[in-house]
Amino acid sequence: MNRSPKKQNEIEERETTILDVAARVFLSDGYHSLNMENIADEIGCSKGTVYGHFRNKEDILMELASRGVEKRAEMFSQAAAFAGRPRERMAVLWMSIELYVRAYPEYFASELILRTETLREKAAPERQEFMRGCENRCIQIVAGIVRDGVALRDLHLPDGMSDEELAFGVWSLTYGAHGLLQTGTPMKSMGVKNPFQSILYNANIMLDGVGWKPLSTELDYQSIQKQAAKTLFEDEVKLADRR
Amino acid sequence: MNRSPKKQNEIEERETTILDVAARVFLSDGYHSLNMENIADEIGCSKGTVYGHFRNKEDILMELASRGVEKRAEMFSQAAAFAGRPRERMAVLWMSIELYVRAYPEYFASELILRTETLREKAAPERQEFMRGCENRCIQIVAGIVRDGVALRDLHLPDGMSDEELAFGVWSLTYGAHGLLQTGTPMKSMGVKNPFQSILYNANIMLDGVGWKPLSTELDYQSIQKQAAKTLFEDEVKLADRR
DNA sequence: CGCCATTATTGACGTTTCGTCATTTTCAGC
DNA sequence: GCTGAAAATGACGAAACGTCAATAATGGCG
Repeated sequence: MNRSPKKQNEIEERETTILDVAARVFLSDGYHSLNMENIADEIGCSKGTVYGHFRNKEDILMELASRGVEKRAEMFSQAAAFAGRPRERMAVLWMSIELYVRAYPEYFASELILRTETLREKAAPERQEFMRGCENRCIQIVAGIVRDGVALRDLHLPDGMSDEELAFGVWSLTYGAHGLLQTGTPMKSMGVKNPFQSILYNANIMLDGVGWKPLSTELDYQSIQKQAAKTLFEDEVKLADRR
Repeated sequence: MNRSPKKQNEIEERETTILDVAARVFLSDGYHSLNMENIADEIGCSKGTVYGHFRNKEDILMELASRGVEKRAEMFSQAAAFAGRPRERMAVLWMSIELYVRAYPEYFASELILRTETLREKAAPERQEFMRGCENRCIQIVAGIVRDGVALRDLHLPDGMSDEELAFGVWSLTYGAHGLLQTGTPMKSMGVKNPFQSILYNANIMLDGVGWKPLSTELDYQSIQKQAAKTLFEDEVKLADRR
């Protein structure tokens, strides 16, 4: 006996429902409020059925995080394909991170909590593997833009520094900043009035630091970013504004 | 009847013991293996006694994190007091972060997991408050160095950017990088062969980006850092090497 | 249709951890 | 030794975990 397409579909749909419910609960009530039994109750099936889809809550979070990183990889690709010089493409990519974090906070929160390795390793190995792949893809896209910039002689890397290493720095800056923001750290009281703005400024500073032309003094990256947001990431802009 | 000094002492000692045990368990076996009952067993007292000291495991982690941030604030102070120009002091401060992360991984791991707000808020409010204070102190020290640099005209902040905003960027870069490293993300396979080195390079790039003199091309910050490590942070260097 | 074989679903169960609190123990001071 | 305050204990109920034998649903087939 085979699984009918109808049944197949039902199962896939349920998986989506589980993830939706989990995302909502996790975002609003946090890690400890997220549990398999509640999810089951809420979608009207039994605990065992939920366990049929995911081995535990970390596994659910890993799936959410994976979808997030996948989505981000997609946004990165679009940003990297922006018509313009490498540094402009990098600027657009930065902006895409902000949009990602604001449009999909449940994904980003999942990513963040899974930074803790002992939580991460509870998820199914395949899911861990998949996640790593997506993360890799993201950093490779960033490194690719750096490579293009170097090839066009728009920037020179310091001696002994690779494309990936600069990409690592760029990534650390934005990731760290958004991570710090995510938590209740009261940036504003610390003198950072507009954190998102601040991140973009700092990112520009960083690229000016390797002399990546056109420098931030020579080109208005902010308006390029605004423009690109509208054309490339209409959906995310809407989502981000709604949150 | 009053508490005798002897008893007082015993209680304080036990608090330390609890933290030691918790730090060890958390670092080696992770969040879920850390629980009040095991701690009690291991130090030979009852669960209730442990609960007398901390309201739950997040509270213990918060205390560990606080001690960490306190320690870091102390290291930052020393770095900031280094005899040299502001940018040299900043370079020393950076190195101190690396030493901190490597010498006290249990503290840093506690900090990281408490980035998740719903975990953080389970700790006692006083502890949360204390932690915030320490974090604030750290960023203020960084901002102070920026301020000195500006005052000496070693750098000019871009229009509309405050000391704290640059400090936020600097902090994000290093924090994000160390956070990414902490997890199993295989940086090496991504082309980042020496991550710690890489962080320092990127940090230099960032300060070059605001034209902070002397530029990294004009002064060998790495040897200043090495030198300072030996004189200012002897203990941490030893600890870091042992890990 | 009715039966079978297979797959999906269920929820009771044993286990673990949580956090509380009534009870017992300890001990300084008299 | 007695006493009363402070400290320590561990039994307890609640909650979540993850499993698995039993039950239900379903598609294929005569």
